[in-house]
Amino acid sequence: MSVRAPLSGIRVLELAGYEADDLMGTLARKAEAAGYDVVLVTGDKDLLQLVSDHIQAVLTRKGITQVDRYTPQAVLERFGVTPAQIIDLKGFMGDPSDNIPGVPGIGEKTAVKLLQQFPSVESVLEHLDEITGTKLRARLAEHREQALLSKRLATIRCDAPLPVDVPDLCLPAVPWPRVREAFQRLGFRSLLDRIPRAIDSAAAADDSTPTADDNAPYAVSKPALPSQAHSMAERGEQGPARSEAAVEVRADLPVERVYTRRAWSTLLAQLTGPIGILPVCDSLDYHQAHLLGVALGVRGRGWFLSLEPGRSELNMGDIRPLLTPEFEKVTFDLKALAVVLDGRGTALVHDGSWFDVMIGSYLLNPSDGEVSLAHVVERELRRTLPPVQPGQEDAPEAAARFAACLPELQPHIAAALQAQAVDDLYQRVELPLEFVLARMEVLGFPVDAARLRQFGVELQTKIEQLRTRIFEQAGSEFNLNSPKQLGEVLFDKLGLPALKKTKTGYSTSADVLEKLAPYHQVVHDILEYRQLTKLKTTYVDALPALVNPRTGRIHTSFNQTVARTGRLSSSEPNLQNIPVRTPLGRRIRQAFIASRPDSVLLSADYSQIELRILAHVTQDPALLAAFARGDDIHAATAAAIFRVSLEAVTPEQRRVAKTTNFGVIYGISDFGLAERTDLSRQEAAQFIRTYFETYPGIRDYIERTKEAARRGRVQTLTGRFQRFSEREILSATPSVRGAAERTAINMPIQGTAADIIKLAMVRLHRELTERGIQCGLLLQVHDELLLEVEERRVEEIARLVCDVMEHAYELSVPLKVEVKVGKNWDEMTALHV
DNA sequence: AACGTCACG
DNA sequence: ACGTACGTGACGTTT
Repeated sequence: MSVRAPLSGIRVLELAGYEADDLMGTLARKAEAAGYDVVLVTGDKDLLQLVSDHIQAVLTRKGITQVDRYTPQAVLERFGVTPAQIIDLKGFMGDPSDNIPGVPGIGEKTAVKLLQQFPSVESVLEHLDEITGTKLRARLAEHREQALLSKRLATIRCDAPLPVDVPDLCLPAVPWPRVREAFQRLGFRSLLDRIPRAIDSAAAADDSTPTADDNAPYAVSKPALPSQAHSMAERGEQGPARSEAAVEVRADLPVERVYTRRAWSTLLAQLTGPIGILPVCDSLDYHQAHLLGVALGVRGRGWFLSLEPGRSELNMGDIRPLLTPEFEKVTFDLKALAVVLDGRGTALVHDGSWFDVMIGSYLLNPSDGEVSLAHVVERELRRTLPPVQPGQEDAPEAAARFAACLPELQPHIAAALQAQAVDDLYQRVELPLEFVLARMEVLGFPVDAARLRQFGVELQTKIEQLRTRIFEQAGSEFNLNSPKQLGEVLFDKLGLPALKKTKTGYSTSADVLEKLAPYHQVVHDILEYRQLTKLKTTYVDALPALVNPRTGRIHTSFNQTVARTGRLSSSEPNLQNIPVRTPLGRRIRQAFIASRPDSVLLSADYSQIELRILAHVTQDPALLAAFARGDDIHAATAAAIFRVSLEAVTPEQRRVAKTTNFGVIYGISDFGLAERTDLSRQEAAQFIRTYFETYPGIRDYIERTKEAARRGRVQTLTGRFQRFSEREILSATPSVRGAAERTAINMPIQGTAADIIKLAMVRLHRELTERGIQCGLLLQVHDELLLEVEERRVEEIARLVCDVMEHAYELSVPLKVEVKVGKNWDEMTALHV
């Protein structure tokens, strides 16, 4: 046991054999018994098991600016179990980050279901015969001990022999003069500034009252009123700060439906200030949806402008005055609004009158993934509204209630964007990009569906031949698509060596099968079968069905708020993973075509953009020099490491250097490099050592970036950032910590590449528009842009695209772009501009 | 719902 | 001693 009291006066408690959780639990229970109301401030969800009428947990969501406060009700709402059942939940579902195994095959949903039926792990195990689902029952029976062990592991001990009592923990007055002196001595200038002046001088001396409030890292406070927060949560009211977890379900906003021109013009004349605006459609799929009307909202009031012919006098022309720069508008998912308005013949333009809460929220919390407006409203305004359900009679009113929240949200988000120094990124890149992406999605990619169908027939024949051959060699028929059944055949029946296991059985992934291929012909056939069925099901069968009958083209959705690094993603269908690496796969690309006899596809891709960014951020002399000379970077790396001239580098040496160069961007390990080359693990380790001696700047960058992550965040050149929780980056579990470190190392590089191509897209769209050229952008595939352009202007446009992309952002090394043109996405020839 | 697998950068 | 390269989306099977 040690108790240290540094200058801050905050006690640090340690006790051998006990985890921090146990000490917090012990103190919380002690304090509760002594009549205190306790607030536990933590990043660790495990602590939720301690929540009671007199113990709340404040969990950090991201960083420390956003927290969730949990009362027993809030735990129940969020997790579907009581605080006491949190340990039972872990008993079933486990916790990989804490090395708690749980029961395989049981995730959150199943665990909650079980615990709603029975109160605890023990109780579930006693009533196994009442569990529906044969497999589930068998799993529980098989892993009963593991479930009980997992529950024990998750249980916080509240009986630590701590030789302190709660009053001992009160904060003494901070000795500010001593703090000031220490900061001065140590040169902590920015910290000096943060000593509040009032406290710094007079107030410090007189205030000797122990203070403890919710801002202290660990705080207890005597209740002014018994269970204030709790009673407020029960009443379901939105109270002051103490009851943040309490929510308010509000459906009482006045919403008026507008059907007549007269009513609309009266309203329009009155509208001032930022106006919340949301589209109301008949479907969730906005490429197919019809716009029924527009929901508008200001603080405390909402409207629905109906555009339904027959019911309403209003048409798109009536809406247009609202879309002019005269009105400041706040929406959530501007691209979706632009797409559905485009469907009614109205193009939105980037004129400075738009604010998108969705994109703002994403820049502030990129790791949250896609969030709904309901989610943001709940988090920022502590308000719960009835959901908008397309097709429901009251969808317009529901949407208007959400629209009315938007003007309230805007200042929150805008201020946070400034505070986090991403307002420029928001204004100059992300917001204008929405208009570009909307155009691209609406335009769609021309696809030759007949060609795909023809290829499908060909594939089907080959697949059937392979099936027959595989079953002959295996001596039995089974479901080839089942990794489980395939594993049994390969490893139990044919006796091949099982090189790797997954958590449910033998691994049959391609890297394993490739190692087994020399043992048995059937393995070759299985690999080929896998390749063919993948191509057929994912592309050849799926894509023709997604051709829009109205346009004859495929309309993907670009997602701007999914990837935590800042990349885009593409879905329904994903057009960013169309095959390219194998000849057979490339036949799918052949079906992506220029739509007219007088047009061609133009592709422009950045050459080695991530390694160029690596050179820039590391400022490594050797790497910078190689790019400055225009060397083949992988050959140059090989030459430096193997100490031979550039010309003497063998293809094998270049291959190893290339793998290492990519590995570095991902946070390389000797194991990983050995796995992907012919090197042994020892050789790989030696190779990596030599690599870092050759490029010492890279080693420094890695250390610097890991340190930044430990301080809470890493960022790209434009200031786009990703946060890291202490829980991951300081985890005592090497694998968890390692994974977080690798993510951190990669993010600034992948993220800067994303920044650069996004910037290029915005500029390109502007340049094309200014020159009166229809923006023919079809796709972005991370380091590549694809356009359909008029053949007679191809050289002009190629020069423009190249110029804009190469100068989108200035680095210490030149950016290089390669341009190709062709009639389809496979057969393209280089164009030198 | 969870998992394994595989397509892309 | 432990696990093993970053970021995505989609499919089929098993539960």
